[in-house]
Amino acid sequence: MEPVHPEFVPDASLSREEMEALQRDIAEQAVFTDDLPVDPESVCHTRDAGQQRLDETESTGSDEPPTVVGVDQAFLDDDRAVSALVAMRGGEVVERVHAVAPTEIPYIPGLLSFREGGAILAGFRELTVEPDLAFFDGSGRIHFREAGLATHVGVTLDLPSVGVAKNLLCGTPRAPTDGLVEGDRVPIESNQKVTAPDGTVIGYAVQTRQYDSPNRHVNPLIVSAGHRVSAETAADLVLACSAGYKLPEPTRLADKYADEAKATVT
DNA sequence: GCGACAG
DNA sequence: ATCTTGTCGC
Repeated sequence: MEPVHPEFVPDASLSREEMEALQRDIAEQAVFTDDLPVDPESVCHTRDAGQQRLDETESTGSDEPPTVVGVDQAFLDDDRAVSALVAMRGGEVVERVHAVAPTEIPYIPGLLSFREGGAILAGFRELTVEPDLAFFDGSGRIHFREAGLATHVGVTLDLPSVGVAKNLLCGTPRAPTDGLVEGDRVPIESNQKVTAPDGTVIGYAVQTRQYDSPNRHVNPLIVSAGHRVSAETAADLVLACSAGYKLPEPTRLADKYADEAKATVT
């Protein structure tokens, strides 16, 4: 698929000020409320043949499960990134594509999409299936200007998106995020470093997996809305797509595929 | 000057 | 993100 908003395609040649200005424009276009064709309850559930046939018989139109894409990146060297996309439908992988693109700028907190966005959009250009939702590795609305990687790419493609990060970029957890039980979530509120009004819930710390004994423990994922999804639904979707691992399946498989693709490319 | 930060 | 074997604990 191609960008719906070419003017938002990340341009690494912009000055830092211009990049930040673009992020403010993107945040204005971003929709942080639900506007997606995906039901959190049945997103990643595999349906048996009997159920599939029953559904097709009872409805007039096509009601196949939504297509969810997991996106992740790996690096070949300091100036080339590999983006890996794994598309899933009804709990099964339906397509895997990858693309290589130059990383024109170094990693700068808050400007990640300008470093990795090019490779990601190149990956989407290779994608054949029509995605209904995408999970990105990084933040969405949990960002200084409410335009993290997931929001930037989501708005550019006008694709419902969710940001799944392993660490908190900014914002303040409303309560301690340790010692959570699987399924738990703690709101992340905006503070003075975020453009949103103080106290706005910009995301959630989501415990997708946890050990039961007091020794080892798993840190929660930091989930935020990318585009056309609310913070609550973003958390629901991540939990719904998690299957015994810390990362939701689409992301976990994209992670693995990124390494495979990296080993393949020269 | 202090603080501080996705991948 | 990346460099990387063994190893601690379920």
